[in-house]
Amino acid sequence: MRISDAELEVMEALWSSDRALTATEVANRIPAERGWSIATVKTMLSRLSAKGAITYSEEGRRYLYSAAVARDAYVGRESRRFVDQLFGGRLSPLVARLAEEDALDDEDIAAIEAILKELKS
Amino acid sequence: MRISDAELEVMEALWSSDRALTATEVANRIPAERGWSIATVKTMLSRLSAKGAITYSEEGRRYLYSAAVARDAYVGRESRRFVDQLFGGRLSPLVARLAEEDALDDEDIAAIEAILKELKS
DNA sequence: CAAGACTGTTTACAAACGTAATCGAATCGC
DNA sequence: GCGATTCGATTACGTTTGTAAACAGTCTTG
Repeated sequence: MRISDAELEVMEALWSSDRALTATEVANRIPAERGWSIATVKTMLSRLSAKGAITYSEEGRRYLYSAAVARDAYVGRESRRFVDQLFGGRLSPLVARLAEEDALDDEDIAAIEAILKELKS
Repeated sequence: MRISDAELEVMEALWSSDRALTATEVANRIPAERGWSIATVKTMLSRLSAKGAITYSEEGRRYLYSAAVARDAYVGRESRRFVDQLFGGRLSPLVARLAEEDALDDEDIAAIEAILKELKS
């Protein structure tokens, strides 16, 4: 089950909420830069629902939408797919590439080292 | 300039070659699991050419295709986009996520540590 | 009760994608 | 020389994506 870029924006809105949201609430949480009309948000909600990525409960005449897949699970799947596709399943080349692009600051480096240290114990 | 999944397969064929390739040669380098007909490969070559991702030189009545963007450059861009989109531009959460999925083996961990050590110096 | 205001659903439509067949020109084998 | 083969170019066609308008119920409010 694949989630497109535009659909992901809607998922983020749902993931960032601690409760289920109505379509209008979702629309209000979409970054304004997207410049979406409410209709577009509704389309995304329908498609995501058809894909099984979200569910809804009826509250009167409205629906309350919530994510059906956890962000962690989705992000994990996509990460795996990504490193498989471009780095042969190895994370180190990705780290090397981003390091070369100066995409890592000291804080990030320290965080990664901490994770690795934890892993080895 | 975005390269689709299917197109990427063709790019990999070109990147993995030290010289320019004909359409047939590209087709032969596509993993058999894809089960592509030669026609499909030709379509990909046309589209990639239109996108400016590859170039060709005419050799008699045939074309010799080669990548116009380096793999490193492309992969760097996509990596950046990926961590921006799903991890707020930070690499550490990605490492954490893959670590939790046991997607890192000792060798990979050592390689990453080496890269980070190098970075800090 | 009638006129809006809101919902979700259906329909729209162009661009991108995945996969491929067809076509017209060039070339190669005989 | 001429048919078969081989190229790139053109055309095809269903699905997905991005973006949205139209529509049909249901509430609300005057």
